[in-house]
Amino acid sequence: MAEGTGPQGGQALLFLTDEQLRKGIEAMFFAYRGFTADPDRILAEKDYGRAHHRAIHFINRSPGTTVNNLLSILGVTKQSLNRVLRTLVEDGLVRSEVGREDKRERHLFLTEVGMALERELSDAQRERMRAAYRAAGSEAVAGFRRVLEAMMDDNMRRHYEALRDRGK
Amino acid sequence: MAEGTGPQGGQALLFLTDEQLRKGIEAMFFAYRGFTADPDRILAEKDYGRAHHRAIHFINRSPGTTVNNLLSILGVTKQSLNRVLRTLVEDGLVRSEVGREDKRERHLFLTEVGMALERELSDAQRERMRAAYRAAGSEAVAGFRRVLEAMMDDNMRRHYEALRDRGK
DNA sequence: CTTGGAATGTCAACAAGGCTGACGTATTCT
DNA sequence: AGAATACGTCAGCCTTGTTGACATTCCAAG
Repeated sequence: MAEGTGPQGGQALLFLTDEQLRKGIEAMFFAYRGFTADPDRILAEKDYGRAHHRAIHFINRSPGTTVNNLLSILGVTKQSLNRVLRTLVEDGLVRSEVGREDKRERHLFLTEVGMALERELSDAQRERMRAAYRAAGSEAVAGFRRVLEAMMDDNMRRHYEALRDRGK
Repeated sequence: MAEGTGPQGGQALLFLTDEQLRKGIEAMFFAYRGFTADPDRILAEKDYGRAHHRAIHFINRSPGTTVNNLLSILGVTKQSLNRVLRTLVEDGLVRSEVGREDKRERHLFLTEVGMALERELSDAQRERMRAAYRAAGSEAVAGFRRVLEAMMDDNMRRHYEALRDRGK
């Protein structure tokens, strides 16, 4: 509404009408549902939730990460994370190891069982992503990533890029 | 892991390595946080949550929609939606009107107050989206949308497209 | 006109997963 | 020695999802 200025709106080259933006917003909403649907189904069977998935994902991604680092990535309180982490350790999916240099820290690792679940979850999620990528084509994939990266908060982008660098 | 087959992996043209896919997954995760961050801040001040935002968004998008239709879009139970809807009606943001043809149905509309909040929320969200689009460029935008659309469940894509058609 | 089913609302109870606040303990830093 | 850090934990609260049961209203078919 604040922009019905027509083709001379300044961003006309990008077709940035409110309508375009709204479609982008709705696309994010509906797509995110698809994005989480497969893992959610798997998790529900095993009495875990998305919070467990997130912890497992990032521990797998950065084996030996500390609790504090995980907190910062996930953006939740330590009480909230601890509840999840405790069940994962109790169930033998995650191993928590006292730090060598700094014994206050706990370093987190997936056990074999944890890795198996991680694989099951990420296989499902990757399959969805792969299908979407294929359907959209390689140019689309690059654009997809660029827009998402631009949408992140600076703080989150830091974490995202730190993980990137780690990738082979 | 099931794919370390190198450049001859079949999808090599799309660079569909597990690593690429994982980055896409993480990009979705971190970007979605940014996507909801601004509305969340506004909502918190007013003692509403994301559930209220979603209801407001889709009522605004399809004025006069029925409860059942909204349920199907949002994918929650009627009890869950009803709790949210009730507070919105009580607070005078949403008006619920008995159907003319079928008096069992309720048609939902935003009041002036409701529209004001909707505008505040969507302004913030569009601003974020606009910035991301601008930073990424117009080609990226098209790809972004294509990948997201391919990621949706069929059922959700139906709703998404029904909303599209309605757009100006 | 009666009756079945659809659309809606509502009550109750529960769970996951956020949050705050307070406190304890071990360890490290200054 | 004392302050700060990393972590865990207890208690309690909120939102938003769930299931199950039940009432009401209304349409449509018999």
